[in-house]
Parts: sequence; C-alpha cells; structure tokens
Amino acid sequence: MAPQALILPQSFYNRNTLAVAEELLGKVFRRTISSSTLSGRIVETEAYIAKNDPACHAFNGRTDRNEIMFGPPGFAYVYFTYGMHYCLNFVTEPEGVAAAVLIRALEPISGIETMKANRKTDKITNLCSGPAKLTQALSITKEDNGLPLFEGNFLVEDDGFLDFDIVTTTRIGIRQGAEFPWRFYIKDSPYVSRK
DNA sequence: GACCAGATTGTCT
DNA sequence: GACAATCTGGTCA
Repeated sequence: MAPQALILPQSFYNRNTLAVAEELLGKVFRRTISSSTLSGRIVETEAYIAKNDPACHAFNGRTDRNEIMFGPPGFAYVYFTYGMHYCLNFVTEPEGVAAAVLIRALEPISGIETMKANRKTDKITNLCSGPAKLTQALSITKEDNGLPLFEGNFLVEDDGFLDFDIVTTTRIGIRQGAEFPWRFYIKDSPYVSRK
C-alpha cells in the first residue's frame, strides 16, 4: 500500500532555497480546475536567490513584478517572459528575503489527456519537460500568481517517492550568474528539459 | 544529434 | 529601446 500523500506545510518553504529546490524533487504538484485534476512529479528545479544572484528577478530590488518574492514563503510566483511564456516558481525563505525555486519540469501523473490538448502534442515526454511547457500543460497563467501552495487547489504533496538520484548542474537560459550550480534534476528521468 | 532564426510583449533603464 | 529564468520548426549532418 502506497503511503498517504501529505501536503507540504508552509514551513517547508521557510528555509534555505537550495535545500528546498533539492528536496522538491520527487514531490507531486497538483492543481484542481473545475473538478478535474492535473498533476505531475517534480523532476527538475532551479534556485534563484536575490542576494548575490544577478539572474534573480529581485536582484535589483523590489518591483511590481517581483513583489511576491519578498513576501512570505509557500506562495506561487508566476511571471511572463519572451512575449509568450509563463514560468512557475515557489517562493522560499522568510518574509523579506527575496528568493524562489523555478519549477522546470514535471513527470505527468494525472490529467494527461487535458495536458495533451493544452500542449497540442501526444508525446508524453514533451508535455511538461520545460518551464514554459508545464505552465501551458497545466493552464498556469498570471492569474495564478500569489496562490498558496499549502492549502486550496494549487498544492505540492509528498507521496513518499524517494527512489532516485539527484544531479546538480548550472542553470539554463541565463547570462548573468550562469556559473552557480543551482539546478537540480532527477537522474535518468526522460521528463527533464535538458541533460 | 547540433545549430539557428523567429515569434511576440511585459518589464525595466 | 533593449532584453528576457523559452519554445518551435527549420536546416544540416
């Protein structure tokens, strides 16, 4: 019998961002939209910490866009980029410390038919294997910015899955701060964005 | 597989 | 006005 899934409490996020990014691997992200459930296992993350990290949106201080990162931990930070893509982050560290974890890839678990329709492809490994792909598959938009992750319809759960190794690399798609080894993914997962 | 161009607009300087 | 925590679809090998 599989262990019961437990919702990660807000305190899970109220910690060092690198630890949270690493420990989010293997956890399950789940959202419910009008009685249908879309979920997937987190297989790839990246850490962004305003202090000393020029790649972080909050590096140059508080703005309208990054305000949520300065708030309490355990909330979603969704931003729009490249004129057409949304990316999903989880805010970490105590209130006042701007930091977040970018969710880069999921292994689809439920709601796969809906994801296929949203992504206009039938290939499972192409549904959520990238930060903008997974927001498209799960219909995540600016409307979801600021939602709590520890209660409601937008959650992260621990179902006890621990059978994997973790690979640590530099982050993807940034120019400044590219040398920080703050990307984590599940070794040998076919659902990560890139090796 | 690798590399490259184009899409398309919010955000900040 | 420049750029962006990206993706897709094309070419070439």
